[in-house]
Amino acid sequence: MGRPSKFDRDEAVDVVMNAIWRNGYEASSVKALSEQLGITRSSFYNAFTSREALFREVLERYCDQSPDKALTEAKQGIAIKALLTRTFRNACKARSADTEGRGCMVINSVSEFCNVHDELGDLMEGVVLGSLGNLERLLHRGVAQGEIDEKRDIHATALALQNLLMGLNIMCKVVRSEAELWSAAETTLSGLGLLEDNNTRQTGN
Amino acid sequence: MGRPSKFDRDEAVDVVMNAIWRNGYEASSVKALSEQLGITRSSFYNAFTSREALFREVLERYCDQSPDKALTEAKQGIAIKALLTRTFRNACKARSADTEGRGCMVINSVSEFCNVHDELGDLMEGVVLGSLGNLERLLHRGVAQGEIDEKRDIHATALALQNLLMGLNIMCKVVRSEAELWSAAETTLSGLGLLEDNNTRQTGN
DNA sequence: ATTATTTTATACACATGTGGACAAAATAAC
DNA sequence: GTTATTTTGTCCACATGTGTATAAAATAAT
Repeated sequence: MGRPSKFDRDEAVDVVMNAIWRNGYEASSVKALSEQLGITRSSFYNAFTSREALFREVLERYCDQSPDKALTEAKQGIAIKALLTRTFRNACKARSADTEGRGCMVINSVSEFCNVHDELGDLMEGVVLGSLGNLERLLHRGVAQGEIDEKRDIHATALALQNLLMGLNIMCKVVRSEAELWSAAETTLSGLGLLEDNNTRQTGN
Repeated sequence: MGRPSKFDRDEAVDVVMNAIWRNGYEASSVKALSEQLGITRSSFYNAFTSREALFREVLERYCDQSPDKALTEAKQGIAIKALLTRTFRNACKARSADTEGRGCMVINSVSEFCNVHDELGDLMEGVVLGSLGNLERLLHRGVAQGEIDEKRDIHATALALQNLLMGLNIMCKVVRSEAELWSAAETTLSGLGLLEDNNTRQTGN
């Protein structure tokens, strides 16, 4: 019931996600976003309450299609090194495939918000710490599965991996070739003894 | 000759650097910056021509005090691994010492400008590619000095190091402890065989 | 057909932001 | 003391941006 909406709310979230991904949050004013959506600010506020509320929705949408989503959905018993290798490989592919070179929306937002914007800063911090905690959990599983040396410092390794991921997600704005991006990731992963090479299967634990 | 300036131009560049470092470029309007400086926009434009021109000046000032400046000023014959280890160590120290957690102004600006803003995007891209090229040159020197294995893929290693540096400079906005930051860097450097450990001097080339 | 509901449209009252024009003030040199 | 020079201060004419209030339009249910 009620007057039918002029626009598709779901599509709108996608449009806004792509706009913020490219231009950042503050650069995406309610006025500009509304104009892009072909609606009035009145309809915008009615549908999304506030820009900040919409951003939270956009962030969830973004995370749902992020290349590193695979890391949080890893099934029990899966080979960890192979998962890491595959995921970083896909991240390099996805970042370089973006013709607009927008990088990662999470990283862009961390840069924009952390230690600057109260609520959204904490939100982004939570996303990063969540990813870091997840990496640590995965590595522990790797140890339990006998895939990773139990003497290894898991927290330090998780930090190194999180750093690798964040590095790729900002470096990709400048280094646009998939080969070079992967070259950086492969070299680092290999150094960490976490690369699952398809050709030379090395069981160096 | 002429009417004396109300403010210290040099100090002003510092104030603006710190403002942009924290809040970003677009968030630092000419109006806001002028008010912070206690001058009118009129004086602002008179002294700095434009916000963009001032940003270029600010960027130079920033690079002059950046923790990785040591990498571009390395004297001939210096030990490369030790230089890298020391510089990354200092970067971790500097980033965690910033009570405001602003991260790195270059990285923040890469995130804000690259592939979005024509002129400033290219400017930031140049800074990153310059750093990458410099790392590659340093590694070549390391090979020439017999410090680094000549069979090593230097371009890939330089990319991995640049990625490590950029990762630290964004991760530091969330991971605020020096120990954890260094833990990520140390683990990665060690994996790359580029860590110069003070205690266990390992000549693994 | 009336009613309740929801969305849309328009207007208000601001605050912020831009860049330039022009006059006034403060100095150095003559 | 006049002149040339440079910086300030003020005003203009806009464009962009915010959030809210209020009315109008379009539907579903009764």
